[in-house]
Amino acid sequence: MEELKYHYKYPHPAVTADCVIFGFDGTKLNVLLVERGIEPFKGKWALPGGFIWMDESALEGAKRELEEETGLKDAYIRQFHTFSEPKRDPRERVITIAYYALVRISEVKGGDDAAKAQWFPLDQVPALAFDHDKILREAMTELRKQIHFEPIGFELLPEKFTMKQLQHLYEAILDVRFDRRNFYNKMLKLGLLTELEEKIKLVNKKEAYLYKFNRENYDELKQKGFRLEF
Amino acid sequence: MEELKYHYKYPHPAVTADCVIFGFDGTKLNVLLVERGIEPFKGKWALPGGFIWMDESALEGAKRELEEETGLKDAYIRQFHTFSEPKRDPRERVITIAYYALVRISEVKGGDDAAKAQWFPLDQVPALAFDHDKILREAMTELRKQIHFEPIGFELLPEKFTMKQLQHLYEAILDVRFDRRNFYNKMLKLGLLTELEEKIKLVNKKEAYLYKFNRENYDELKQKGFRLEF
DNA sequence: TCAAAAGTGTTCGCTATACACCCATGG
DNA sequence: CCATGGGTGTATAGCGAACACTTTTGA
Repeated sequence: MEELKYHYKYPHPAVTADCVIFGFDGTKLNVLLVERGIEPFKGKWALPGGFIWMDESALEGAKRELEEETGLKDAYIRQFHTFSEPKRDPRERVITIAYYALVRISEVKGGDDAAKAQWFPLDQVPALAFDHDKILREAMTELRKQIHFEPIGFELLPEKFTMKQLQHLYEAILDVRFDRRNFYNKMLKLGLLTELEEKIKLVNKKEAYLYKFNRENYDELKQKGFRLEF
Repeated sequence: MEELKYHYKYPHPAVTADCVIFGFDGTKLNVLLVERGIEPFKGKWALPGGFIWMDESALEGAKRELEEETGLKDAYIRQFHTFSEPKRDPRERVITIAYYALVRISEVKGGDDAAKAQWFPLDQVPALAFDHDKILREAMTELRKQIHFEPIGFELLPEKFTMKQLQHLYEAILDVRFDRRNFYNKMLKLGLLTELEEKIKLVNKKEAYLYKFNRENYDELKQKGFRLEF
């Protein structure tokens, strides 16, 4: 018999912070899932997450989960919705505060966690435990909205990247195609990119300019309130 | 001594659903606040809200609170953020799932609640209990974002309204001024409005057309994905 | 007759979009 | 020399922004 040593006058739900971790493989948007080692849904894939501690905020809990799975401390992370249907966990009532994080796949180390984690392209995600399918769908919707207000894509690319990579990323997130020249022009005019001296030599191709994200310009622009139109 | 009859193996936070209820008085955006009758923060103004029941979702809880304060069952309501700092309530750990609701002030009846409720223009809101100032500010930020994706303003106006009223509402929410002719043209071109036969005679003024919101057109537009630019 | 607000249409500038040719590289 | 992809500029259309005069009404 387990010891039930926390007592309340009224019933309290358990609260978790779960993390939809997005990465970009150069072509497709991927999400990091973990295989559940225990019931319920043992053997099913699920979003990384766990109960929050009583002395940490949900954000801190989500960051803790993120670091456990990826080794990353400072990734972009953002709360997007809280899921509270009474029966969403068969054991007891669990409320989940959901975050999405954007990381560079190349920087992700295997987690401390015993649970095995794996990247899945968004169009090859298996059926997930609990209501995590729904959480993942909602995360994508929010990501697509957010991209109009913040240049979040840069969090998913290496520090230096080509314009083509950036275009592919935006196309993957928004599921559209852009004209190459128009995309180049729009991005350069925005002033969020710094063109580097270096070029990169691509396989069997002409060499391409490298860019990096110009955070100073971004902060300035954000003050004035800007929007990315697509 | 109170009876502590709910027992858990791990500590659980309490969870509330709080509601930022916005109304429009024709000139300014207002928010409905209730005066706290008990400690902590007794006598301070606060957002309506309360603990969620174990058999209802947070949304149901928020709607229940909304109805208690306003008598309204079907208002526009939307979750926008969950607040989880460990010390935000001095009594015990409380996590708050926050919603904002848009209502017509004229349809609001006095609440069932003993607590007295009062409308405050946004620029005359007193210091609030707990971290409710922060919650209110965040609600405004979200409302301003959301207005680009949904014609939420219509929820705040009477069923029939003049173009000038609509303009005043948008100006109040976004805190900008629009050119009257451009605003008229843009709104009419969008196709979200139905012009009515009736006109309304204004005090000491020329009579003005009345419009109502065309929900069929809106649903159609929404399918295709539209954005309101301002 | 005056003040206040409503109705209405045009012009201009900018931005989004569509689109084609040349160059460098490696095989 | 050919295939692949990178780099670059222009022309057009549509939209947003600026803007003025007339009409109605009641005081």
